Amino acid sequence: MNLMILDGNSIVNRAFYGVRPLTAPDGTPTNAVYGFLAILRRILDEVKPDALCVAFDLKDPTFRHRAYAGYKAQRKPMPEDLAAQMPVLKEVLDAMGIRRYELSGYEADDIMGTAAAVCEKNRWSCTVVTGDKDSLQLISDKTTVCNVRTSRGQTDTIFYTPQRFVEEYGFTPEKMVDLKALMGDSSDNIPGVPGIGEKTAMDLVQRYGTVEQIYAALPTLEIKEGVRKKLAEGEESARNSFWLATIFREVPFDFDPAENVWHEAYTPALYPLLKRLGFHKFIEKWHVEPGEKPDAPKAEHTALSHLELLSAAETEKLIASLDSRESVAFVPTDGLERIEICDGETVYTASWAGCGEAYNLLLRALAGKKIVSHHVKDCMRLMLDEGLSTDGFVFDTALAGYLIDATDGDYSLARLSARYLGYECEGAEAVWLLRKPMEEKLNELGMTKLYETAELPLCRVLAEMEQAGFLVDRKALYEFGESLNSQIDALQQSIWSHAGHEFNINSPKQLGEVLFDELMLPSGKKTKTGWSTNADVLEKLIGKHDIIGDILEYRMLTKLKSTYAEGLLKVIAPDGRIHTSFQMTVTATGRLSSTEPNLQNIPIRKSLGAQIRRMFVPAPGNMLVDADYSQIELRLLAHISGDTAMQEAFLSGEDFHAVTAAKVFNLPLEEVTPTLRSRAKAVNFGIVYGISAFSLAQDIHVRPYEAKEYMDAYLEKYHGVRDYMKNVVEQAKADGYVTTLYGRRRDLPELKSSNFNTRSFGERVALNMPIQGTAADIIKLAMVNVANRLRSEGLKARLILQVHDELIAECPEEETEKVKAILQEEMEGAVRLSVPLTCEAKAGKNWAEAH
DNA sequence: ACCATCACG
DNA sequence: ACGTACGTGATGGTG
Repeated sequence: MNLMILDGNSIVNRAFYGVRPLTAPDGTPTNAVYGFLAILRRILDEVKPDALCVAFDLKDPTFRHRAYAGYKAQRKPMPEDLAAQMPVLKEVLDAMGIRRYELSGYEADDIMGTAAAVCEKNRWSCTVVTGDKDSLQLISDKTTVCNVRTSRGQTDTIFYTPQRFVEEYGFTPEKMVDLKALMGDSSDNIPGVPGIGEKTAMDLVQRYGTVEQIYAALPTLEIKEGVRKKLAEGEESARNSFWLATIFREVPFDFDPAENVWHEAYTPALYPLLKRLGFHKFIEKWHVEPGEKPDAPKAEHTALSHLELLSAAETEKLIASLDSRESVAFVPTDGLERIEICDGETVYTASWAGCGEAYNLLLRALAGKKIVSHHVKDCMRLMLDEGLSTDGFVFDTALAGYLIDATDGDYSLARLSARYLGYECEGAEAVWLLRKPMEEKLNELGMTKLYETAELPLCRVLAEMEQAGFLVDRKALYEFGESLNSQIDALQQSIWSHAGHEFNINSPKQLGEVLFDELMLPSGKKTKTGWSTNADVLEKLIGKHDIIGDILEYRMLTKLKSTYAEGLLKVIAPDGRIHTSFQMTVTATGRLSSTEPNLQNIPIRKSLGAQIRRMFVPAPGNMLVDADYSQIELRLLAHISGDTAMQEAFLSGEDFHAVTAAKVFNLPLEEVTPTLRSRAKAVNFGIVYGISAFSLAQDIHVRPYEAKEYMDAYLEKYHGVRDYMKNVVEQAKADGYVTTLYGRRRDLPELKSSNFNTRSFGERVALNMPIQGTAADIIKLAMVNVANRLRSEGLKARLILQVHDELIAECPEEETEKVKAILQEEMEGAVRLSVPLTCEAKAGKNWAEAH
């Protein structure tokens, strides 16, 4: 029999910091409870225990406080948002029928230690689940400790058996107390030995064992004299710390594992409780049944009646009644095969099958209304295909959801309704009901203008771009792909003969084995699930073995063949054109993305790959016009940071990277070599991403200290950038989010994380998002303006592609000059910055030529 | 479904 | 001491 006991406080803490802010429909925070339940579910599935309980700390002082005044004296108070969730969590556990243990005077660790001891006596095995390392001392043959970590919503579990622990730490689990006695634990206010850190403490315990043993042999230990001195001076602290760190395993309470036997049978209280919290996912996944109580919220909103239109007469009646309606909610399914309409009173379902000829009339009548919908761009695409007007769309629930929280990723109506209405509903009804609360939220967050001037108008522009598509020279693309075959075959043979046998070169696993196990190539770097074989690693091995060059070339050619030649051929539509889909609700920064196929990553950097762009062509008699912003992100950095030196560099009209090199390397502009310029360029880009000296060094192949000198010199010369970097991170920490110039927003819960890496990531994002996001805002505005200009000037030209800082239009040859001018004017004129925002437009008979 | 890799800005 | 650049999507391999 197995008992699982959870450390309630530490798990809830992990959950709180690891799960992004989340609220119940009534607005109270729920992320910690949600995360706790997600972790519990995960562990239950892995362990499948017979019995289950949770231990909690109380606020009261414990026996440790009474004995040792400094203990947790300055313990940080629990954040308010977390404290508020503790009673809710306990309520949920009670409703699930899971026992809780909390005892005045003892910590959760002591309760768990005692429970584990009882289990061992009663021939039960025990799994202790916790978010911190304190309980590792409890590991034994019968007791496993499961360490839970969360980052970015992902939960990881490590199950420590004695063997696993020894592998990782190099000593047996009971010596965990000795380790902590030496190194201390700031979060628990265990002082340890002053001056001894984790590394030294690990080494001491590994080599000499317990605190007792270390002090018994102190004069003879083979350690640095400084360490010996620190140990001698800190002996009393070490002994006090040992006592504080020891889990007390004889807590006086009656614990019987058999009383905690648990099945997944819930009390009737659970359903309404999960409903109140908005945890629909758990209700579904855990098959929680409503019990006797009817579901109040569901009942409340059934005020809208539903009607399926099954005749032309009914349809015509609806069309007539629409006259008196100003706006309607509209949700198509299956293309335009079936639609749902909500006028605020009734939800209508209509289809070709049910309405007959009147269906067309209905669609036309709808097109004249103000329409609220979900994923408006996609609706417009359907309407354009039917030759219907797209002028009516006034609100998009998905787009609103995205602007409100760009990192959520789920903008389904089920999710949005749960979040903004407090219950789940679907279709046109959900869209109708969501409009008001979402409009209010957008307004509250200051994004109404961005929504109305950029995002919503862009829907039409993108729908037309998707519909237009990009013409491809199918024959040339096919031949290009075929032309790669012989070389790929030759490389495959060569690689196999170098290896001495055949293997799948496309398998990183097999390739890694060949290179690093069989051919014994040096410094097989980086491992996670095996050897790393990426281009960075391989490039360092060039010259060590002829196989390396072959592999790099093989990789390049097979990429071109599979992703670009074959991949693109598969998606050429009957009209000979490729119609990508632009995603408006995907990226965290406000950029678009492109799928099926992705036309935003067509090769250009290497000459062979760039050939692909020759196959993207205008229709006969037409031209391609390509315009791209020059260094828009760095110009935005200059503008947003207010750095005058950087602004002057752009105003001077000189080569910005060269000017930067001159500053960083303290040279006259004329003496900047191409190498220095490219290094400065790397620093420029690195700064925008919040790079470290280490990574810059990797990128430009210099030593880290040298990279650090470059960065220091850079921030010295551009000290406004240094101030900006500091301020933007501070502000983000205070606010919990960052914004672009136009108010687009990204929440940054990572900045609150106790995990160094997570927090550092948050800091880099805080630096980067305002810049990348503002650039995205600007090109979106430019696209709307370009499309308006092309239309108002009566041109046949149309936009066909956007690649983040680049717009591509196709136009009749005679419009070329006009279109070039319009693109340049509208792109440059989309915003006035403190530096010029320049844009270069070129025309050509294929994409490579126009760029 | 997830990882590793590589294509782009 | 940590672990090491922001944002994407498609592909092939693997379990």
